[in-house]
Amino acid sequence: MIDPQLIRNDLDNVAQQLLKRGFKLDREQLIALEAARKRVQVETQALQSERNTRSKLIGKAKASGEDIAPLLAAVAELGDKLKAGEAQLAEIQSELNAILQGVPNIPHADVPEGESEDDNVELRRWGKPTSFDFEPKDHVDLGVALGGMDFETASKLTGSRFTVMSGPIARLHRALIQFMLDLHTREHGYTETYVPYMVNADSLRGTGQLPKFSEDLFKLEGEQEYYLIPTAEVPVTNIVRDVIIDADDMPRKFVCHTPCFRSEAGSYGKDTRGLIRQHQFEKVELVQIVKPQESNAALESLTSNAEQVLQQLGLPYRVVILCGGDVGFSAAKTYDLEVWLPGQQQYREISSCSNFESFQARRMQARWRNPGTNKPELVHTVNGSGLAVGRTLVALLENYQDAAGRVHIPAVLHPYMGGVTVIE
RNA sequence: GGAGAGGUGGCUGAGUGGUCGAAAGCGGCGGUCUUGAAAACCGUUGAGGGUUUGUAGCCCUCCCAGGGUUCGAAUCCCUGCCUCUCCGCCA
Repeated sequence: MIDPQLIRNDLDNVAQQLLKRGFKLDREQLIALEAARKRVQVETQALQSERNTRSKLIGKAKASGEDIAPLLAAVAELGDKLKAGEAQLAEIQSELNAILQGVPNIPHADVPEGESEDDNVELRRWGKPTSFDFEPKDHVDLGVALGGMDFETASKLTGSRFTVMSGPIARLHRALIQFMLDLHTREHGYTETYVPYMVNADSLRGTGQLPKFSEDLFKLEGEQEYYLIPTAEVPVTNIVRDVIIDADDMPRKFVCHTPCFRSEAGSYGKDTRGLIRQHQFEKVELVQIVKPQESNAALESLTSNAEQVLQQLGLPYRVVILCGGDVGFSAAKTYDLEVWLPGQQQYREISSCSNFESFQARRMQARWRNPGTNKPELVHTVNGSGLAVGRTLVALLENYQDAAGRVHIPAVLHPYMGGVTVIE
């Protein structure tokens, strides 16, 4: 959520900045609602104050044995007025809140103009697109031929957009997870974390998936209103929901491997082949909870932590900054890491690293105690994939294939592969 | 799944209809003392929101959450959630 004070005091400027991402703020509606809120809130609080003072007088009178009947008569009609005022205020505030919950974050000044992913700006490249002296296969042909990937059986078990993996490819998939966790905990100072894979609606509201994007989520049947997590970002970031963190405990850096579940509603024709877009995939997620003045630097370091995975695996990639039209609802600024996929002859997203500034923190009431003011203030949250495991597997298979259809395992993964260096 | 107990400020814990945002202790912060520290002593110490030029003042809300009773609720009633103990079951 953006700061409601900005809506009150700087509405035109906020509306202007949101246009960068193609979001039109209904200013007339907000001005009217805000005026009503102020009027009703001031009135209602005055009534509450009056009730309080009168009730105290009644208490005192009763204690000293006076007749309280006239005092009671004087407050008689106060109750109804007060109830009406409170109800009206609650209604206005929930209406206002519903609107604010649906307003996206204000884009950071660095975010380039643009409407779609075509307008994202490439910042740098690492490595060169892998060249072959034969026609490279895509990961589906490789995986199926190697006997390690079975999409038909998965669709029998469940449906489309799932996979069954087996043998050395399943092991490689697991090896990637171990490698990433080890790298981020040993080299980058993150704390390994294990979390629930189902969360409640409060958590999803906290990170911004609800109320607007429920169609992207899998909701569980049953008495509890639980959802499967679409990313570890949700449970991990919500660790600090309703917490005031000591300044000494900042920054907090979490690394967490989880499966992720996404309904992929609205992407029916997209990436129907292979592992790229599944309803269930594994991800190693990096989350940092930082002081506001440190979030920009944190985004840079977190991004480079994710880049390290690609570099150590020897996978060519580029970094783009998302334009206003493509940056996600909750993010102020996002870098995407895109890995080179020979099977598609293009760069594809493998990690998305974002600074949410105080947007999620405000929804979560996640704060730290600023020693300067000694007051609780909102933290900033930063997160990114380090990396999406399924897509990393795709990239490895496609970039490390040879003419015979074998896949050579990069050296950093050898310790995790139990002696296997080639999958054939 | 069955039976019981309970959820109060950073922590322990008192409070069963009014003067309670809440005793007391611990912890934290500031000070006195001290060469310095400890001890002792004194003071201070929750969060959210409104109004406002205001980190001033005034006001509102919050004692798990949501409803209700009442002039007045931490305290009474209902519902939900969570925790603990015992029994059963179980990876």
